[in-house]
Amino acid sequence: MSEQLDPEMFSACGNVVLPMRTHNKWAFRIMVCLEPGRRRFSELRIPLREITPKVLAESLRAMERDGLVTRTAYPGVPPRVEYELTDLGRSLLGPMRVWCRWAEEHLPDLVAARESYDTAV
Amino acid sequence: MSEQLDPEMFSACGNVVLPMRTHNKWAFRIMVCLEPGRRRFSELRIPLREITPKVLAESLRAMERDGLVTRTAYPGVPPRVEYELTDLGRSLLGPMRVWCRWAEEHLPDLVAARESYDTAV
DNA sequence: CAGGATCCGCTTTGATACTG
DNA sequence: CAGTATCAAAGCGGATCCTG
Repeated sequence: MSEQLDPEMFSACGNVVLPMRTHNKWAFRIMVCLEPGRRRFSELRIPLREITPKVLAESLRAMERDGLVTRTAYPGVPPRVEYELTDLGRSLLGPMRVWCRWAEEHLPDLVAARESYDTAV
Repeated sequence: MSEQLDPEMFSACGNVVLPMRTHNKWAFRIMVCLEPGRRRFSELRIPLREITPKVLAESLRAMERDGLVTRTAYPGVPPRVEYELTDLGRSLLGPMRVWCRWAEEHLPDLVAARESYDTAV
Protein backbone atom coordinates (compact mmCIF):
# COMPACT_ATOMS: atom_id res chain seq x y z
CA MET A 1 0.00 0.00 0.00
CA SER A 2 0.95 3.63 -0.26
CA GLU A 3 1.67 6.36 2.23
CA GLN A 4 -0.78 8.84 3.63
CA LEU A 5 -2.56 11.11 1.21
CA ASP A 6 -1.29 14.65 1.14
CA PRO A 7 -3.77 16.82 3.05
CA GLU A 8 -2.92 19.74 0.79
CA MET A 9 -3.56 17.73 -2.33
CA PHE A 10 -6.42 19.90 -3.55
CA SER A 11 -5.81 23.11 -1.64
CA ALA A 12 -4.49 24.95 -4.67
CA CYS A 13 -7.17 24.05 -7.19
CA GLY A 14 -10.62 25.41 -6.52
CA ASN A 15 -12.81 23.61 -8.96
CA VAL A 16 -9.90 23.23 -11.28
CA VAL A 17 -10.45 19.64 -12.18
CA LEU A 18 -13.97 20.24 -13.34
CA PRO A 19 -14.47 23.82 -14.42
CA MET A 20 -17.77 23.15 -16.13
CA ARG A 21 -19.60 21.68 -13.21
CA THR A 22 -22.83 23.51 -13.73
CA HIS A 23 -24.72 23.92 -16.97
CA ASN A 24 -23.18 20.70 -18.08
CA LYS A 25 -26.28 18.85 -19.01
CA TRP A 26 -26.54 20.75 -22.26
CA ALA A 27 -23.11 22.30 -22.69
CA PHE A 28 -21.61 19.13 -24.11
CA ARG A 29 -24.34 18.77 -26.67
CA ILE A 30 -24.34 22.42 -27.56
CA MET A 31 -20.65 22.19 -28.31
CA VAL A 32 -21.25 19.19 -30.53
CA CYS A 33 -23.92 21.17 -32.37
CA LEU A 34 -21.57 24.08 -32.86
CA GLU A 35 -18.63 22.02 -33.99
CA PRO A 36 -19.46 22.18 -37.73
CA GLY A 37 -20.01 25.92 -37.62
CA ARG A 38 -22.01 28.80 -36.28
CA ARG A 39 -25.67 28.29 -35.51
CA ARG A 40 -28.72 30.35 -34.75
CA PHE A 41 -30.67 30.02 -31.56
CA SER A 42 -33.58 28.27 -33.17
CA GLU A 43 -31.33 25.93 -35.11
CA LEU A 44 -29.90 24.72 -31.83
CA ARG A 45 -33.34 24.03 -30.44
CA ILE A 46 -34.05 21.38 -33.06
CA PRO A 47 -31.67 18.62 -32.01
CA LEU A 48 -31.89 19.65 -28.37
CA ARG A 49 -35.55 18.87 -28.42
CA GLU A 50 -36.60 18.92 -24.82
CA ILE A 51 -34.70 22.04 -23.93
CA THR A 52 -36.69 25.12 -23.04
CA PRO A 53 -35.62 28.46 -24.49
CA LYS A 54 -34.82 29.71 -21.04
CA VAL A 55 -32.42 26.92 -20.29
CA LEU A 56 -30.81 27.14 -23.71
CA ALA A 57 -30.32 30.86 -23.26
CA GLU A 58 -28.89 30.35 -19.80
CA SER A 59 -26.55 27.63 -20.98
CA LEU A 60 -25.34 29.73 -23.89
CA ARG A 61 -24.80 32.72 -21.65
CA ALA A 62 -22.79 30.64 -19.20
CA MET A 63 -20.69 29.31 -22.05
CA GLU A 64 -20.21 32.80 -23.37
CA ARG A 65 -19.11 33.90 -19.92
CA ASP A 66 -16.56 31.12 -19.88
CA GLY A 67 -15.22 32.22 -23.24
CA LEU A 68 -16.30 29.05 -25.01
CA VAL A 69 -18.73 30.61 -27.47
CA THR A 70 -19.36 34.02 -28.94
CA ARG A 71 -22.77 35.53 -29.34
CA THR A 72 -23.37 37.82 -32.29
CA ALA A 73 -26.64 39.68 -32.57
CA TYR A 74 -27.54 41.20 -35.91
CA PRO A 75 -29.82 44.21 -35.59
CA GLY A 76 -32.98 44.37 -37.62
CA VAL A 77 -36.29 42.69 -37.87
CA PRO A 78 -36.65 39.82 -37.42
CA PRO A 79 -33.80 39.64 -34.91
CA ARG A 80 -31.04 37.18 -35.59
CA VAL A 81 -28.46 35.83 -33.18
CA GLU A 82 -25.64 33.47 -34.01
CA TYR A 83 -23.43 31.45 -31.73
CA GLU A 84 -20.00 30.17 -32.59
CA LEU A 85 -17.23 28.31 -30.83
CA THR A 86 -14.20 30.33 -29.80
CA ASP A 87 -10.67 28.98 -30.05
CA LEU A 88 -10.92 28.12 -26.39
CA GLY A 89 -14.15 26.29 -27.05
CA ARG A 90 -12.65 24.44 -29.96
CA SER A 91 -9.71 23.41 -27.81
CA LEU A 92 -12.18 21.58 -25.60
CA LEU A 93 -13.42 19.39 -28.42
CA GLY A 94 -10.44 17.07 -28.12
CA PRO A 95 -10.88 16.21 -24.44
CA MET A 96 -14.59 15.93 -25.04
CA ARG A 97 -14.08 13.39 -27.77
CA VAL A 98 -11.86 11.35 -25.49
CA TRP A 99 -14.57 11.40 -22.88
CA CYS A 100 -17.26 10.45 -25.37
CA ARG A 101 -15.18 7.61 -26.70
CA TRP A 102 -14.86 6.29 -23.16
CA ALA A 103 -18.61 6.60 -22.74
CA GLU A 104 -19.37 4.76 -25.97
CA GLU A 105 -16.97 2.03 -25.03
CA HIS A 106 -17.79 1.57 -21.37
CA LEU A 107 -21.29 2.83 -20.87
CA PRO A 108 -22.79 -0.64 -21.16
CA ASP A 109 -20.57 -1.75 -18.28
CA LEU A 110 -21.66 1.19 -16.22
CA VAL A 111 -25.32 0.60 -16.93
CA ALA A 112 -24.93 -3.08 -16.15
CA ALA A 113 -23.19 -2.28 -12.87
CA ARG A 114 -26.00 0.06 -12.01
CA GLU A 115 -28.65 -2.52 -12.72
CA SER A 116 -26.98 -5.29 -10.78
CA TYR A 117 -26.44 -2.92 -7.87
CA ASP A 118 -30.08 -1.91 -7.89
CA THR A 119 -31.45 -5.42 -8.06
CA ALA A 120 -29.06 -6.49 -5.29
CA VAL A 121 -30.83 -4.00 -3.04
CA MET B 1 -21.75 27.12 -43.56
CA SER B 2 -23.19 23.70 -43.01
CA GLU B 3 -26.57 22.10 -43.56
CA GLN B 4 -29.32 21.75 -41.03
CA LEU B 5 -28.57 19.92 -37.86
CA ASP B 6 -30.01 16.45 -37.67
CA PRO B 7 -33.02 16.57 -35.39
CA GLU B 8 -32.31 12.99 -34.34
CA MET B 9 -28.75 13.75 -33.41
CA PHE B 10 -29.16 12.92 -29.76
CA SER B 11 -32.26 10.79 -29.79
CA ALA B 12 -30.35 7.55 -29.27
CA CYS B 13 -28.10 8.60 -26.42
CA GLY B 14 -29.84 9.41 -23.18
CA ASN B 15 -27.21 10.98 -21.04
CA VAL B 16 -24.57 9.08 -22.88
CA VAL B 17 -22.15 11.88 -23.39
CA LEU B 18 -21.95 12.68 -19.73
CA PRO B 19 -22.81 9.68 -17.63
CA MET B 20 -21.39 11.14 -14.45
CA ARG B 21 -23.38 14.31 -14.44
CA THR B 22 -24.26 14.28 -10.80
CA HIS B 23 -21.98 13.53 -7.91
CA ASN B 24 -19.22 15.04 -9.97
CA LYS B 25 -18.05 17.65 -7.58
CA TRP B 26 -16.23 15.06 -5.52
CA ALA B 27 -16.09 12.05 -7.82
CA PHE B 28 -13.14 13.38 -9.76
CA ARG B 29 -11.14 14.04 -6.65
CA ILE B 30 -12.09 10.78 -5.05
CA MET B 31 -10.80 8.97 -8.09
CA VAL B 32 -7.53 10.85 -7.90
CA CYS B 33 -7.23 9.87 -4.24
CA LEU B 34 -7.84 6.23 -5.08
CA GLU B 35 -5.48 6.11 -8.00
CA PRO B 36 -2.42 5.05 -5.96
CA GLY B 37 -4.33 2.32 -4.17
CA ARG B 38 -7.13 1.43 -1.84
CA ARG B 39 -8.11 3.83 0.89
CA ARG B 40 -10.17 3.85 4.04
CA PHE B 41 -13.08 6.18 4.55
CA SER B 42 -11.25 8.40 6.99
CA GLU B 43 -8.14 8.52 4.84
CA LEU B 44 -10.22 10.02 2.07
CA ARG B 45 -11.60 12.67 4.37
CA ILE B 46 -8.17 14.19 4.92
CA PRO B 47 -7.44 15.69 1.49
CA LEU B 48 -11.12 16.27 0.81
CA ARG B 49 -11.22 18.62 3.73
CA GLU B 50 -14.54 20.38 3.45
CA ILE B 51 -16.48 17.26 2.60
CA THR B 52 -18.95 16.06 5.18
CA PRO B 53 -19.11 12.35 5.95
CA LYS B 54 -22.61 12.24 4.62
CA VAL B 55 -21.66 13.58 1.22
CA LEU B 56 -18.56 11.42 1.02
CA ALA B 57 -20.63 8.35 1.81
CA GLU B 58 -23.20 9.34 -0.80
CA SER B 59 -20.58 9.99 -3.44
CA LEU B 60 -18.85 6.70 -2.79
CA ARG B 61 -22.10 4.80 -2.92
CA ALA B 62 -23.01 6.42 -6.24
CA MET B 63 -19.60 5.48 -7.61
CA GLU B 64 -20.01 1.96 -6.32
CA ARG B 65 -23.37 1.78 -8.04
CA ASP B 66 -21.74 2.84 -11.29
CA GLY B 67 -19.14 0.12 -10.91
CA LEU B 68 -16.27 2.56 -10.53
CA VAL B 69 -15.20 1.57 -7.04
CA THR B 70 -15.59 -1.42 -4.78
CA ARG B 71 -16.43 -1.22 -1.12
CA THR B 72 -14.98 -3.83 1.20
CA ALA B 73 -16.08 -3.92 4.81
CA TYR B 74 -13.97 -5.89 7.26
CA PRO B 75 -15.98 -7.18 10.20
CA GLY B 76 -14.77 -6.48 13.73
CA VAL B 77 -14.32 -3.61 16.09
CA PRO B 78 -13.37 -0.97 15.23
CA PRO B 79 -15.03 -1.26 11.82
CA ARG B 80 -12.89 -0.90 8.76
CA VAL B 81 -14.00 -0.18 5.21
CA GLU B 82 -11.80 0.16 2.20
CA TYR B 83 -12.53 1.57 -1.21
CA GLU B 84 -10.70 0.68 -4.36
CA LEU B 85 -10.98 1.50 -8.04
CA THR B 86 -12.40 -1.20 -10.28
CA ASP B 87 -11.04 -1.89 -13.74
CA LEU B 88 -13.85 0.23 -15.08
CA GLY B 89 -12.89 3.01 -12.71
CA ARG B 90 -9.27 2.75 -13.68
CA SER B 91 -10.21 2.93 -17.34
CA LEU B 92 -11.62 6.37 -16.62
CA LEU B 93 -8.32 7.73 -15.36
CA GLY B 94 -7.04 8.27 -18.87
CA PRO B 95 -9.90 10.47 -20.07
CA MET B 96 -9.79 12.25 -16.73
CA ARG B 97 -6.15 13.07 -17.16
CA VAL B 98 -6.85 14.49 -20.61
CA TRP B 99 -9.55 16.65 -19.12
CA CYS B 100 -7.32 17.80 -16.28
CA ARG B 101 -4.51 18.63 -18.64
CA TRP B 102 -6.90 20.81 -20.60
CA ALA B 103 -7.97 22.49 -17.38
CA GLU B 104 -4.41 23.17 -16.28
CA GLU B 105 -3.58 24.57 -19.65
CA HIS B 106 -6.67 26.63 -20.35
CA LEU B 107 -8.21 27.44 -17.02
CA PRO B 108 -6.49 30.83 -16.85
CA ASP B 109 -8.15 31.72 -20.16
CA LEU B 110 -11.49 30.60 -18.86
CA VAL B 111 -11.14 32.56 -15.64
CA ALA B 112 -9.99 35.62 -17.54
CA ALA B 113 -12.96 35.36 -19.90
CA ARG B 114 -15.23 35.09 -16.91
CA GLU B 115 -13.79 38.17 -15.27
CA SER B 116 -13.90 40.32 -18.36
CA TYR B 117 -17.48 39.20 -18.97
CA ASP B 118 -18.47 40.07 -15.43
CA THR B 119 -16.87 43.51 -15.44
CA ALA B 120 -18.42 44.22 -18.84
CA VAL B 121 -21.81 43.90 -17.18
C1' DC C 1 -37.39 35.55 -33.60
C1' DA C 2 -34.76 35.50 -29.57
C1' DG C 3 -35.10 35.70 -25.49
C1' DG C 4 -36.71 37.95 -20.46
C1' DA C 5 -39.79 37.53 -16.16
C1' DT C 6 -41.99 34.91 -12.88
C1' DC C 7 -43.11 31.09 -10.29
C1' DC C 8 -42.55 26.39 -8.92
C1' DG C 9 -40.58 21.88 -7.50
C1' DC C 10 -37.13 18.41 -7.54
C1' DT C 11 -32.50 17.36 -6.53
C1' DT C 12 -28.09 18.16 -4.60
C1' DT C 13 -25.36 19.92 -1.01
C1' DG C 14 -24.44 21.01 3.52
C1' DA C 15 -24.25 21.72 8.97
C1' DT C 16 -25.07 19.44 13.05
C1' DA C 17 -25.89 15.79 15.96
C1' DC C 18 -26.11 11.02 16.89
C1' DT C 19 -25.10 5.58 16.61
C1' DG C 20 -23.66 0.37 16.00
C1' DC D 1 -14.44 4.06 12.74
C1' DA D 2 -17.73 4.58 9.47
C1' DG D 3 -21.21 6.01 8.83
C1' DT D 4 -26.93 7.60 9.53
C1' DA D 5 -30.78 11.09 10.76
C1' DT D 6 -32.60 15.36 10.51
C1' DC D 7 -33.16 19.72 8.98
C1' DA D 8 -32.04 23.68 6.06
C1' DA D 9 -30.32 25.98 1.93
C1' DA D 10 -28.97 26.36 -2.62
C1' DG D 11 -28.73 24.81 -7.40
C1' DC D 12 -30.92 23.37 -11.35
C1' DG D 13 -34.51 22.66 -14.73
C1' DG D 14 -38.98 23.59 -16.38
C1' DA D 15 -43.92 25.74 -17.54
C1' DT D 16 -46.02 29.68 -18.75
C1' DC D 17 -46.58 34.17 -20.17
C1' DC D 18 -44.60 38.40 -22.03
C1' DT D 19 -41.79 41.77 -25.19
C1' DG D 20 -38.71 44.61 -28.52
